[in-house]
Amino acid sequence: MAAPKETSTDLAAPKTPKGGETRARILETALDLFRERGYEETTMRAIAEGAGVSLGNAYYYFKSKEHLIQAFYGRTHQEHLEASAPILASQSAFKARLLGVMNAKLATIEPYHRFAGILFKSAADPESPLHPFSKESGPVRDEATALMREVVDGSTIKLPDDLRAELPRLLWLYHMGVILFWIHDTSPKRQRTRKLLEMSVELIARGVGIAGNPLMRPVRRAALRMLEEIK
Amino acid sequence: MAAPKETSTDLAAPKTPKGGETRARILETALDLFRERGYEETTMRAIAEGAGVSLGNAYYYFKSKEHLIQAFYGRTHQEHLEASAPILASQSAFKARLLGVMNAKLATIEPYHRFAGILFKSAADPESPLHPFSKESGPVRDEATALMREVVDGSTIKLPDDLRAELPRLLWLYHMGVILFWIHDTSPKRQRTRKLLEMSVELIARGVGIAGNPLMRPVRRAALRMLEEIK
DNA sequence: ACCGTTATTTGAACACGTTCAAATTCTTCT
DNA sequence: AGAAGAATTTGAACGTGTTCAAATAACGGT
Repeated sequence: MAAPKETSTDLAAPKTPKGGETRARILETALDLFRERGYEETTMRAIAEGAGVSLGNAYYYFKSKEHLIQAFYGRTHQEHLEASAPILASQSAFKARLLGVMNAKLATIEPYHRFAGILFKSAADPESPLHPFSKESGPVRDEATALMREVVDGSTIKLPDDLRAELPRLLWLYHMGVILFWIHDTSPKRQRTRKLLEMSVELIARGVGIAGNPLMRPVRRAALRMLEEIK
Repeated sequence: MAAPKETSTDLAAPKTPKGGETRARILETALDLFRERGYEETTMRAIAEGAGVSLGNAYYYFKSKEHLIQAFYGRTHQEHLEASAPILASQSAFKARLLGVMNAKLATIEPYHRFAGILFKSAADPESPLHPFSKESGPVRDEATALMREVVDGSTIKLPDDLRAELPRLLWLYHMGVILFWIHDTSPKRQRTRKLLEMSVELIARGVGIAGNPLMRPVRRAALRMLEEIK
């Protein structure tokens, strides 16, 4: 397993072994507290104290409280990649691959359900470094899209080339939508999200099949042209 | 035109004429400042000062800074309703009605583009009173969905009943998506959003047509069943 | 081993959102 | 008109995220 290199999005990279340790300690403490108490309830002072550093020191490594979330983002993505690997290695059907990868995602983030809301809180704030389309989120977003490309291209599904090229981005969007739903899902064991996943993956598979039909070509072209427009 | 009754979502309803004036003054000042400087840059103290009241007084009428947004939400929705009326009265084609209503929406919120980001910032925070699925947003959401139902039912489009029943909710979701895009759109005159609107409305019309095809019945049923599941 | 430079760490300060008990004003009833 | 009660308004206080100048520690070259 490759060293779980932190994403490049965190601003103050430590330039000394000791600095690295301090930084890791802060992040670890923060994620623990977030998991236990939630985001709003966790104060920067508590994080600093828990990590055994001064308040200002925490800000030396993380530009803001939000940037701690960014780090969390990168970390769970890494875990998701690792959890997805066996599925992608063993499954060849598109539906199974997509379902497996999505389930892996939910399993990865489940421990953080209480505080995950905040992760997307800034999704629509163009000023925030956090929103999924921001430059700072770029690397993680690209990797996540690449994962979806792997889901598609590693499968046995037959697809017109234009759709094949664009589908990963669409699946990434879909995956964001599912997470949005998951955040609001308080049913036991996230049953509702599981149900949604099951049904939506089935629908996507069917929809993709239909979209591949030659009769659909004009519509498909129009849709893809629109996606091109807004990229 | 009915009195532009404020939505019921703001907690401290004034019980005296004078109270009503104060409340209105605060809201007016807040929206002005939001428009001029943006949300984060506007402080509650500045709002209070601008409205000529004390800081605590502002909190007597608005439970929090976020609740001022809720009020904004209700207000622009009212304006949108009014701007939509002539379109709904004059157009009968589904496409024209949808496009008209969506354009009206964008025109209504355009002055607030700078600060609208914040409006959706809490879209994914289940704790926030602001997110579109919250109880406090319920009334506005229902009214907006009703508007979409009016778009559909007042048009000449032919639709299977099951789809007709669900389509308004889908269009509401679509409308949220467009706004999300609009928030991030910094192109001159929001050209990119306009382009997206044009193309997406066209696609929706086509898609709805296709979905109505008898051959699509099984897929449509599956899709609607899923929507039922997650309602 | 020393010194300049760079990296890290500190603690105090600031501005902001929010709360609340107390003061004031308004309304209503007699 | 006056008193009791309700609605409104105030201002000070608290806790939070964030900033920053200054102090300390680590490093690299000589």
